[in-house]
Parts: sequence; structure tokens; C-alpha cells
Amino acid sequence: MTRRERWRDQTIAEIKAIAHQQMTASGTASISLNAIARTMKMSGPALYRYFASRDDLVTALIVDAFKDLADAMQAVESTMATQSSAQKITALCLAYREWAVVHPVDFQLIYGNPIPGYVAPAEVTVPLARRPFDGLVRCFWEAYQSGELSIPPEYTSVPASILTHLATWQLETGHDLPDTLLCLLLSTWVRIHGMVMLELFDHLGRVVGESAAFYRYEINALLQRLGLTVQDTESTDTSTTA
Amino acid sequence: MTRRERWRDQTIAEIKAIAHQQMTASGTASISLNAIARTMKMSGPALYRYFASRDDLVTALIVDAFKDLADAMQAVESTMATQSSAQKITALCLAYREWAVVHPVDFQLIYGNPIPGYVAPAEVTVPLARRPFDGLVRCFWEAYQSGELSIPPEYTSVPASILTHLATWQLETGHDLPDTLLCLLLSTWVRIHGMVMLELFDHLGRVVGESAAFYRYEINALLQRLGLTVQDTESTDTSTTA
DNA sequence: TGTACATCAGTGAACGCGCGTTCACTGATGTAC
DNA sequence: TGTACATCAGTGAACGCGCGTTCACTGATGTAC
Repeated sequence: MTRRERWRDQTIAEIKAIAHQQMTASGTASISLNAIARTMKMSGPALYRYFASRDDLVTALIVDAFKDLADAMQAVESTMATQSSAQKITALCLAYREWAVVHPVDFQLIYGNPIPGYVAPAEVTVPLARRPFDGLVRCFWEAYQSGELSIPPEYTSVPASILTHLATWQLETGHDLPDTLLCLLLSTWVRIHGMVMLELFDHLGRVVGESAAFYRYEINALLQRLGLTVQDTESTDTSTTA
Repeated sequence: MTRRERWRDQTIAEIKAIAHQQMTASGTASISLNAIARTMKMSGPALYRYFASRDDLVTALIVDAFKDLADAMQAVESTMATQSSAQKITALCLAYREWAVVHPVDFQLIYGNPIPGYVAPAEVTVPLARRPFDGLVRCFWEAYQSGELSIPPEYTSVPASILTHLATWQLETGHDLPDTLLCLLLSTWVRIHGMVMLELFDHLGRVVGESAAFYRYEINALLQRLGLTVQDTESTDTSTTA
């Protein structure tokens, strides 16, 4: 790797970093090559040495975001290797929010409003979008097989119209979970995602104050319902009400 | 009301309608007075007779959206007046999604990424944001009082840090529900909101195919867990799995 | 180790476009007598 | 019913700004002999 190549990588990193600053300041829709160049004290066209177009930069940022989220989730999973399934699942759910809170802009980039005029290349984006949840799939399956996780009665029957789609999805992704378990997983995702979305856009905190506390509370309730209990966590600062 | 005033109201309505088209075409961030004027075959500055600035128009659109959602929810509630609490709650949850699916842009405007450079006037926006859920609050309270709704064990204790905030919120809004019930309500909101968000941005359909079916399924499970059962709905096209 | 050439990074000017907003103005619609 | 005046709707030019992108170019960094 030559001096020039090292410099090149460094410049790309700097461009992305400034893009992040810019998005943090004025939203995902406002990524602008010219503005980035200006804060780098370079001319606008210079950036075309690094990205063929603005949309290419956006795609790169999206790819990075998905990878970063997936890495964060996987890192948590591996540090928890020796723990119980319940603790792993809790940790993974917390990691999802944690990442979103630390990287709100990336979260918006991935899961929020699409950027006007930009269309993500599906062949790049779709497979990446799955990676963050591989760990959760593994943990659910593990907990199910060991008998720790029991599927609650309200989830034992799955609508026929969903079943067929779930089947094709399982084929495509190479998974083979019971459909009810997969539904539970989706339900879990929906719940943590809903909280994160409401928290990020400041709708949740208005009511509960500390969104993080509510988040832990909700995950606790969720796992408890699946027969998975977690003790000795910081989330046990609960007090009973009348 | 003079001829001129009628015309004026009509023009305002047209401006908003075109703003919607524009947002549908290229995102909430792309509302532009000049572009609206162009498709109305008027000059740009003409619109300043109707809105003092672009941000004023955005605010008006947000206000309309909140009101429209609230009206839709309330309309459903009143048609269901004679039905059971369970059916009312189901209907309200379905109405939330329905409105979002029919008005995706308004939903993004309210609950999605903020528009770059625009700051919503909190004194207008915050009280409005509560209205859509008044009906749900009423129904939960009704079901709780009548004993139909029973709070599941995983929700019987609420973290202390949340409790205090819930209390001040109840004071501000003039509600007086048990905290556990309020938490259940929030949990419900989080779940339907999560599904809608994932559906709107095309993350849910990729897995379950028909998001609507999954939505009904999830609401069913949710209500069942609260002891509320709904029979004879179209959502009972379920088939059991092994 | 030095020289000749190819590759790459970055510049500055230019194109065409759109934006929000202000301003002085023309004409039409309403109102008061 | 007609006239005089005030109010309002809309225009066109202008300001200053920023955008993505192309193009011909200068200089520096690497490579091959």
C-alpha cells in the first residue's frame, strides 16, 4: 500500500466523517458534495476523484451504517457468549437502541425517510439489511431449542397469508425456524424499532421522561412473556404500583 | 363570506394539495413555494399572500396532518360506540395504520425525519400531538374499569424513574389512569407505530409479504394478552402451525 | 541512482438550474357614501 | 345606482445563494528502465 493509497483512504474517511457532521447538523437529505468540499478547504470537483456522484456517496454511507450496526450487534453477541439466551437477547435488544442513540443520523439514513431523488441500489442494500439481525435469530433459535423460550398462546397460530411469505423468506435467507418463532422475532423487532423511532424523533420522552428506562422495562416485559427471565441487571430498579 | 374570501380559501387548499403532491413525489424535505407556484401557473412571490414563509406552510401542513389523524381516529371511535372495548381498541389500532397507509407523506411529516432547517413551533405542535390518542386512552380506561382488561403480570411493576414522569404527564394532560395501564397503552402505541414505520419504509413487507395481515395478527395477540378477545373479525383467517 | 513517462489529486471557470425572499408595480375586487 | 377610495391578488425583476456536474488544466506522486 503506497503513500498515495493511504492518503486516499484517509481522504475518503474524512469525506464520510464530514458528511456525517453535515447530516447531524441539517438532516440526511442535505448531504452535499460542494458543502463537504468547502469544509475540507477543497474545490467541489475534487471530490469526484473519490465518489462518482453524490448518490454514490450516499450509498457508501448507507452501506457503512448497515455494516456498523451489524458489527455492533455481533460484538455484543460475542461478548455474551457464555451467558444465558435471555441475557443475550436482552443485550442484543439494548444494543439496537444503543447504536441508534449513538448514531441517530445513520439510523435515520437506514430506517427513516428516504432521501429525495435518491434510490438505493437494492442488490447492495437488501442483503445488508438482514445482517444486523442474524444474532437475534441465532439466540431465539437457541433459546427455543433448549426449551427456555416457550411460545405464548397468543402467538401459536399464524395467519395463512403470512405463512407462505415467511416460507419463501426462510428459503432465501437459508434459515429454518418454526414460523411462530419467526413471528415472535418480528414482533420483538417491531417493538424495539417502534421505541427507538419514537425516542429519536422525540415523541416518547415527552411522556415517559427517560426513554432508556422505558425501553429496558418493555424488553423485560417482552422476555418475561417468553419465559425468559433476567436477574441481576441494572434494569431491576423497578418498584411496584397499586 | 365574500367571493374573494371563498377564492382565498380555495387557493390555500390548492397550495396545500400541490404541496402534498410534491412531497409524495420527492419527500417531505422538498416542499418549495416556487415549485408550487410554478405548477399553479403563478409567480413565486404570489404565494406570500397566503403564507408568510415556507416554514409557515410546513407548519400548516403539520397541523392539518395531526388534526386529520385525530379526526380519523375519533370518527372510528364514534362509529364503534356500541361495540365492546376490545373491538374499539382493535378498530383504533387499525385506523392508525390505515391513516398512515393512505397518507404516508403526512405520517412522515409528523413522525419521520424532521425537515432540514425547519423547527416546529412547540406550542402549536405538542398539544396537537396528543389528540389522536385520546380515544385510545378512553377505551383502555373503559376496558380497565369494566374489568374486561386485565393487566398481565409482566407489566404490573413500573420502574421508579418512569413513574415520576408519567405522573407529571398525567397532570399536564388531565388524565388519571393507573400507571400500569398507561404503560400498557404506551406499549401498544410503540408496537403499532413500529409496524407502521417498518411497513412505510418497506422493511416489513420484505419478510411477511402482506404487512396488513401481520399487523392484524400482532394486534390480535396484543389484545388477547390483555384478556380482550375479538371474534367475528376478518382477521380470523388464521391457521395453526405445528 | 537518475531519468522519462504514466498516473493520479486537485484547481478554477463554466453551465444550467432552483431556491427563499424583497420590492415597486398594476389591476381587480370590495366598501362607504 | 353611481362614484371615490381602500384593500387585496398577483406580476416581474432582482438579490444572493447553493447545488451537481463537466471540462481543460497544473503539479505532484509513483513506476520502469
